[in-house]
Amino acid sequence: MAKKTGKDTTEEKIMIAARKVFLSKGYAASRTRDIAEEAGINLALLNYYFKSKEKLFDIIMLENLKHYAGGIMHVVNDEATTIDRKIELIVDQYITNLIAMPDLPIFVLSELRNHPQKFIKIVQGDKKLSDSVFVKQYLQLVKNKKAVKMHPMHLFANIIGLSVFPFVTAPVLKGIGNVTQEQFLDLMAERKKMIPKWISMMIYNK
Amino acid sequence: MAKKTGKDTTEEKIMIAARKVFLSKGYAASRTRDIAEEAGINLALLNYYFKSKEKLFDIIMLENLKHYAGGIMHVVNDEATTIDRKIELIVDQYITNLIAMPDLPIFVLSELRNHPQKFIKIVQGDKKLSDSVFVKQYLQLVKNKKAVKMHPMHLFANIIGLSVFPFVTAPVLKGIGNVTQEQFLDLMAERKKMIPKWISMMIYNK
DNA sequence: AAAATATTTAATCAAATGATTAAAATGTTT
DNA sequence: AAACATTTTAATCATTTGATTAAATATTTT
Repeated sequence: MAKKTGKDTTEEKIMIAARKVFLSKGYAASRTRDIAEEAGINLALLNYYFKSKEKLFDIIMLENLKHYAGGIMHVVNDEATTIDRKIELIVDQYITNLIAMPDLPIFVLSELRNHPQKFIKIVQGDKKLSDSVFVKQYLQLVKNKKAVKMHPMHLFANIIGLSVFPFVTAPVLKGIGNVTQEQFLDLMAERKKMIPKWISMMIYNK
Repeated sequence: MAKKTGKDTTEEKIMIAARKVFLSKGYAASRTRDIAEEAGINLALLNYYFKSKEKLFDIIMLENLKHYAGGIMHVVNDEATTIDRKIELIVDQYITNLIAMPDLPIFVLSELRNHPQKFIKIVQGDKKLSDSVFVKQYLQLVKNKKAVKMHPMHLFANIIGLSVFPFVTAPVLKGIGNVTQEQFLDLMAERKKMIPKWISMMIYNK
């Protein structure tokens, strides 16, 4: 008889259910019973495997934070790629990920509000963006009069914001903009090419 | 003896407390007891005046939605102002409001996820953006070869996103960007002038 | 001032919720 | 298969939480 591994495990069934429930409702509105039911397991097993709702949540949150922030850090700090290419890669990766997980940003951002202390360590674990290769490259361009001078935070806010914001506000955009889900996804795919051009205009002023 | 009016009223004390508590924690994480304590009143008074937590929440949410979306609709549909001026006005109004109420967007957006049905009527009450004066003016520019052609949703997403997103993600930006609260506010004020220029570049391709 | 009405309080309810326990079932090792 | 360990279940706890009630207090009306 085959040994249970991977997704057959009770533990993994709980994780999958927890991802779904926490992601869609947030910590406070999620009930351990919701997760147990979604996983098709007895409620007590949740505590048996994960001790508490909070511990389970922390695991899921850490996973998601890595997923949300981790993917781009190596791009940001790669010495070999130009700043223009970095922007293309970051935007592409964000939008591709978000099409697959559209409710990730609201989840992360709203939990970040509710438990800021929980994220400080994790966020601070990453190298500060202010001394990343990306910023170094940008400041070099400014020095050489190739780029418009602005605080690098504007750059990050714009790159991430233009990529992420439409997903955060998707229901509104669809509602007031007369856009179907399918059209929405097409528009998001379009943005993969448009955003780098827009950012280029901002940086190079042309 | 002076009659109680305005902010002296128990009802208004509860409203003020509810705004604060709901805004900072969201519906699910807010306890009616938190609100009562914050207001300095007996818990039963909350139900005496507002019947239920949900009814109180609906009032606060409606208030905030109007505050968040209502302010710009008359600008968007004003025939007399140019599209460039509209953009300046919208960005200025958003950022000014958000500096005063920085946690409004996360609140609205995360509750929008949790109770989408509650917003549909309110949002649909507004005229669709797709047949606003703003869009009409933009399409006219495109027709006259003055503006780059794109789906108007990109325009809205960009204007609102560039204005709002930094506030939604402020803790992250401050954390990873080495920016103090004071610097953050200065940068946001800067954006009032920068965003309209960036949007102009996108529209006019220069 | 007395009566009527409105507001406030303390106590309590019922349901929901996170967690635990003891026993049963299942799986593994010897 | 017996002994041991792991996993699962049903029942139950203890708190928390939204809400209600009846009595007390304050305010307004007559």
